[in-house]
Amino acid sequence: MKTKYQVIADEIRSKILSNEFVVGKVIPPELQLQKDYGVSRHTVREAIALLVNEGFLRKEKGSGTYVDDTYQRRGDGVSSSKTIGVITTYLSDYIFPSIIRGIEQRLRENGYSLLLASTNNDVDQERECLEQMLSQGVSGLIVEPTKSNQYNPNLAYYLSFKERGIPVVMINANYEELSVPFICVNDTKAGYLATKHLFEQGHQHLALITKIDDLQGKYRMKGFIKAHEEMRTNFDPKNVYTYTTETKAQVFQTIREKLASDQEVTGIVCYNDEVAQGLIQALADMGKRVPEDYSVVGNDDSFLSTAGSVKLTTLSHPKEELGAAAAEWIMLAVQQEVTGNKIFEPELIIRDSVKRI
Amino acid sequence: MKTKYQVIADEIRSKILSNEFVVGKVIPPELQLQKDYGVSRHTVREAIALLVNEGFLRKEKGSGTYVDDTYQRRGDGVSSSKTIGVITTYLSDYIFPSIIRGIEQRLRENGYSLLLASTNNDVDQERECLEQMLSQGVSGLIVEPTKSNQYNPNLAYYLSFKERGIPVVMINANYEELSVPFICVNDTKAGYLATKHLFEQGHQHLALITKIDDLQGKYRMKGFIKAHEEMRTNFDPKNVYTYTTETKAQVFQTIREKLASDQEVTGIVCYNDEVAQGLIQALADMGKRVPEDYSVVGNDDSFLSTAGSVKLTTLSHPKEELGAAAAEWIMLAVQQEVTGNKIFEPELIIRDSVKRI
DNA sequence: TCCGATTTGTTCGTATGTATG
DNA sequence: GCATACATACGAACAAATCGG
Repeated sequence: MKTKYQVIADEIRSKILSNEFVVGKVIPPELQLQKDYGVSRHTVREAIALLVNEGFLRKEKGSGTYVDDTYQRRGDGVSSSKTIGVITTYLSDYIFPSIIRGIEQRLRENGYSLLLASTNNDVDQERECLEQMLSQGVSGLIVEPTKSNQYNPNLAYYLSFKERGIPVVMINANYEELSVPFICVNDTKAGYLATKHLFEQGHQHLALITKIDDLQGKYRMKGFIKAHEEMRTNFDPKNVYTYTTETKAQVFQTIREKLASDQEVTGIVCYNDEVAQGLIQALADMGKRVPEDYSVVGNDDSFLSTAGSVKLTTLSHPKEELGAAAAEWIMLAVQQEVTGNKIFEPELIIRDSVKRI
Repeated sequence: MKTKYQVIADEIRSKILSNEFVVGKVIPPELQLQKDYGVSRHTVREAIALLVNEGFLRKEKGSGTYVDDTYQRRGDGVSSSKTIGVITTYLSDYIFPSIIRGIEQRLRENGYSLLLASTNNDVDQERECLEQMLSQGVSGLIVEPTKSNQYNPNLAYYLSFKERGIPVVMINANYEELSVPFICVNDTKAGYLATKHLFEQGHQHLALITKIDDLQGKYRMKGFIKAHEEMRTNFDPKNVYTYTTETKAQVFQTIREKLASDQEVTGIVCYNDEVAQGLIQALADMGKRVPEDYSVVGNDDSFLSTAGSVKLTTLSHPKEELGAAAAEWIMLAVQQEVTGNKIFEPELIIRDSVKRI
């Protein structure tokens, strides 16, 4: 269990790292903090003592307690520490290991180190990661946004990086509220190509399963809609099944019920290969086969697309290449100003999960 | 004017330096000092806190306050950087993402950062990684050895860590020349259980495919041999197919040729699930099926064991748990001396790749 | 220049929790 | 189980430095 003074110290540290307590300025006096946190002065002083020891604060008798402006450049003989922080949503799942591999390889080739952390697509954990990166003093940051399609409470931290002149690049998605450069796949096009392919194979009524808490899911849906418009076909919004990180487990149950009572839908566009394989499994449980009964398109060309019993028709994803591009971008950015985004174009990879009708 | 606690601190420091308080021994308890100097306990504690901060004293709850025997060598205040280095052979492949995930999760929970690098099972790259870790000043190191069954030219680097008092722990394997603690799976037992299972299912003549440049492969072979001895069965050394990182691509060709001319072998123990699935594919190419024509046992219970068309009978591997154990070991070791290894016992997981005959 | 309000520094006292041997 | 020793937390008082008016 954390002690009171540790909790208070953590809070103050957070406020420093998110720039609520500005570098070089005083923080509220002990008496004030005592009231704020409802503890004795002694406890406040212990919390402050801890942060002074860590180098975040500096005290001046008679004047106040200040945010120390020297904590960022520590071990400064190696000031060009050549450490790049990487924050992704997941580490071990799906295509992320490949992306990280691409980043690591390219960074090490150039003498940079990689400081790694993951958020599990949870904003609280993202905050922890960002604090860690700030207090470690990385010279650049590669981030895959957490829940990029929802309001993000950690934007202040990203601004902290900007103020400290630490370059940040986003991969796979970006926070639209921030004007941070990003490197990603053209997800709208991916959704569009998947949908168009099903139309071209003679499918008339399509469904979509997409993730809605990140931007990638939103863009892939956009491509799905765009293809419908281009074909001058109306699509039934009821055939769009959305899920979030938290409701992922239930989506297959939902879609299974819907498909059982719907005889029109023959093709299903999936957010990614993982969902596609999950769907194929769910369909198998109700006695339906792919591609005989339903045609399915995945996305990301992950190992899952060829691992299961049905080889998936899917869309390419650069993975290692995207990681390497992010690494190159950030290494350039620590030396000079860099602007502009990089967008990879996906391509259709035809395998066995779509039937011509 | 000097404060009371400064005066007391000075006195205690003198007594340490004049050996009145002997290095490694306890000093009088707070209550005693309180009486000796005629001050409150709080004041005594402040004096002690000062000396702890200077590195002269070390406190142990419930036991006493000791004269720290390490106060002579410091100056690297950055040593409290709370960064742990992790070097693995691979990043994106197979079970490594899960191991790394286990490490990362546990480290971050405790406020540690993870500096990541990979060697691609190449000793030159391993050297680069080790240099990087040394110059970054990590406070602990978790390493998966590169080519642990061959002479390693980087042992000097590992000794450097030891000299600098930076703890190192190995995972999955270890360098037998170094007496470094390790955390791994009982690979001999894994090989033994796999082999024994095939015998128990009525198979008489078995083959083994194993990797020979790392210790895991050697130990798994040891288990294979042990099972034969226990069954009082001679095995034909020709039925042991070995490969290294560099010759991995050709091993399937070799074994295919051998099996075509050998009618006795019915069961094959594989180094891991990846090899097992590769073998199943290679057998399929020559018109043979698993488990109908050949029985196959994998290892590591990776995602590959259930991803392919044949669900593999394999052996369990702790993965995340092993990573978490390594993280916990190293976090403890940066604070105090730790010795001893941790060995996980594998268990047989029966699926569909072995037929009873 | 001085004063008084503010803020941190030092010191005392007391109570309860928790790990160790 | 018990005594010992350190850990956390509350409350109170006065000292010393700073800063604005």
